[in-house]
Amino acid sequence: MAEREAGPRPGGRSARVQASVHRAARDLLARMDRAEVTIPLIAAEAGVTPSTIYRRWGELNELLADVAVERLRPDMVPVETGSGRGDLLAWAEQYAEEMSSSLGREMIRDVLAAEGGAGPRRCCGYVRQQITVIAERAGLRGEVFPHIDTVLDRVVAPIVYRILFDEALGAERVGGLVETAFSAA
Amino acid sequence: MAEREAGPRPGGRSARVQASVHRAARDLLARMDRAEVTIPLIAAEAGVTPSTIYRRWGELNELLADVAVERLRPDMVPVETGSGRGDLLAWAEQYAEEMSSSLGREMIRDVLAAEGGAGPRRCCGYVRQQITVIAERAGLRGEVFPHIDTVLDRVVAPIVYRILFDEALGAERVGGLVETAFSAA
DNA sequence: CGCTAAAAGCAAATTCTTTGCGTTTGGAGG
DNA sequence: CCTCCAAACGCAAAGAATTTGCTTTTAGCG
Repeated sequence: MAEREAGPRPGGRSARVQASVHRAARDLLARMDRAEVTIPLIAAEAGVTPSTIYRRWGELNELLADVAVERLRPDMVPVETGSGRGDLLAWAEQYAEEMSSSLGREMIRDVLAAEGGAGPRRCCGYVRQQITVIAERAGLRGEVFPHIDTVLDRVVAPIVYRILFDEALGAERVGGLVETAFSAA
Repeated sequence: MAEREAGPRPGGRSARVQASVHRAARDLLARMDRAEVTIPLIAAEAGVTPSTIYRRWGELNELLADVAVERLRPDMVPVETGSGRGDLLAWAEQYAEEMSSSLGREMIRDVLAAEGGAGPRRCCGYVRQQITVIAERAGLRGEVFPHIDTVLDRVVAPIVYRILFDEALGAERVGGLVETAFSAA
């Protein structure tokens, strides 16, 4: 098994504070503009003092990145369509849609804005996990399926790059990307 | 011809202030940790008052994004190797190397951290420009060359995605990406 | 049942950010 | 060439956020 996500032992005071701060941050992000959210605000909402947050997270970006990474963690297994190609297509379309929403874009930006590459890498790991599930199911059925890294390069990377730097891709374009991944399988 | 980059008429006081603030920001970023750089510091270095910077840029992120976009603007034409494939390979390798440096990564993050999609889009535009130059040269020689969007999806996106979320790709992997772009031409 | 180390609270000191108002400046029109 | 104007800057005070030293609380452990 892996290490704990963040915050020391589960159930302690520390964990409770972290949970309430996370919840407070999510609530505030939901009901006001991102630029209006400050640490003192979150602290008040969470019922802690600002210095607690400053000491634990250092700055707003770190906290928001922490919250965003948690929200980005997939909460369900990829839908099963009967084929690896269909599974990947369904997953990619949903991923593209979620990430290109304004909430999705903000979360990605928050994750990238934090110091150190831990957050982004965790997100990439989540994606890998999901694709691995799909690939293993396909393997069990005896299908050919592209390597994880091929899927990352050909499907995930273009989706994310366009969201961040250009214009989000529509479902047709995403479908095209999935095809090119399989053409390399 | 296009519009002016930023700041009103060239040569005015406004332009001078912008130039000195940009230079001050670059200097400070070069000699101290990014997290230590503040608006009052930049203002002092540039010889203006902080309020000038606050009024013009609003917050540190916007200013740093502005500076980063400017530094990301290509200052030379892609090297000519004799073939479109060679040109693209040379360009992609250099691009990957520049962007995966710690300075490059910080600039990308700064650009993404600013509000509004103007900065990222401009960066994407710069990339498009460079690739267009290569593509047109190839066209003049009668070569086949992939569409710009194919190059973005297959070459640029993976390079940038890996830098941001995973591990920067080495030169061999970049070469492989260029090959896949041509296999779709 | 105390002890202890880690974490939180509190509050003062510092630093950053915002804002109102007066001054400067570059350019347009007379 | 001169005058006027709007935009941009400087200054300084008010308001927020951040940092920090010290005290208090708390969960886990012997």
